[in-house]
Amino acid sequence: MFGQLRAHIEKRISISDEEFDLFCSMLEVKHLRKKSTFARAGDICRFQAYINIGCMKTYYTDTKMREHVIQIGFEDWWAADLKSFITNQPADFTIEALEDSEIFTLDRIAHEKLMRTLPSFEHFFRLLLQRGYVSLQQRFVGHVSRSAEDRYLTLIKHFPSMEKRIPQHTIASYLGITPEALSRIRKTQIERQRGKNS
Amino acid sequence: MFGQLRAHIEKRISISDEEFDLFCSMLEVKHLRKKSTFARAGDICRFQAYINIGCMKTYYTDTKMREHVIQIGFEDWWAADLKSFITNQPADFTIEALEDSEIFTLDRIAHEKLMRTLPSFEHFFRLLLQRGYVSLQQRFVGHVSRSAEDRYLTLIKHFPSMEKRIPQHTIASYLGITPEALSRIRKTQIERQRGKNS
DNA sequence: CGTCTATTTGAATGTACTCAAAAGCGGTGG
DNA sequence: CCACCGCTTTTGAGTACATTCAAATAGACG
Repeated sequence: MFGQLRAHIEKRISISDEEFDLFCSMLEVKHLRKKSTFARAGDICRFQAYINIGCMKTYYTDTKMREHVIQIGFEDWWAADLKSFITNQPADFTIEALEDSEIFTLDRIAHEKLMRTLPSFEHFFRLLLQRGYVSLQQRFVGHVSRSAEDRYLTLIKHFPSMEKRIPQHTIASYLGITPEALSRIRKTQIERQRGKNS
Repeated sequence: MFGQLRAHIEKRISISDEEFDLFCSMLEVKHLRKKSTFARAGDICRFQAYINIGCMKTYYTDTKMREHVIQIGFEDWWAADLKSFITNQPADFTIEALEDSEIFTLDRIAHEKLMRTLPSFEHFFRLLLQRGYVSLQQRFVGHVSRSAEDRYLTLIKHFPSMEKRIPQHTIASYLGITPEALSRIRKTQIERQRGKNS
């Protein structure tokens, strides 16, 4: 059950069976149906979730009721509205399952206790945050310095599973463009493919 | 000398004089002239810098040699190319002083030693990263969900010192637009002001 | 099979961009 | 102290990319 999670953690820190068991005892296993939400904008996000099976999108709904996908997470990723989780304020984001999913959740109290009692887990979460920060920064840089087409190509190259598992309009939103725009980008891509092969 | 830094740290954790002194002994004090760089794209970013006096911009230069300002940091902020700092790979960003500045730098070895020897500093840096991640995420959300004008107004409301201390074309780059576009936004703003007051 | 949603296509629009030039500003040296 | 130079900001004109709105087509699911 927790094998994937254990490997995930041991990629970064060394832990004993006892430590891992203690950590697992703090988790709750939850099953989410496709389209059901794990956290909702406006509510307080009480949990951090490790995605064991499935995938989830984190999105922001703006004042004009447009959805902006901030993150798409697959197996072995974490998902949460971090600001809400750490400050106990209403969340900005909604986190929704894109497939039937299994997640392990850790609530704020347990998270804080973990930080206090197991230093190696504080280390682990710091490393996790570092990686998250760096990826987010690179995503941001991509947005301001590269074209939508470029970002699309990089995305599907880096995460081929995106195209198979994620609806196109969700990918469009993740790229920061409209579904129509993505459809047109793909069309010109396919035309270019044809051009090369003929 | 380290008063501001101590207050900065004690906002998040409690430390003894001895711990703080040990931390300070790991720092190097550096003075940077306006326009000189603290880290350069292509080089390895060996230091994390606490800005004690002055301000610095972190920017990315894309393939078309356009500059994209990723961050602007004032007193009491940190600056680094985190990816380069933690992985020892060439940096993507250049960090340049926008004013004569005084910074305290911490190199990777010292940082790692600090994490190993003083758990409260690992805690501190985790909290710092959390805050950084949340701000970056909010900045990102702003970019994909709000107009350039909106972002500009929020920025100067939130950081009034920007307008006084930072050249307009740098602010434009930070906002993700061209200097011309920002100039036009400001023009319509001023016209709106006039409209209200007459 | 029919309904609902996702994707594609078309046409008109808009926002910010590029390129070019003028105006403004600040610092330096005569 | 003023004239000049370089850099920043403003303004103008034309353009490009993605948007919006609308409609048609395709696909998925019960």
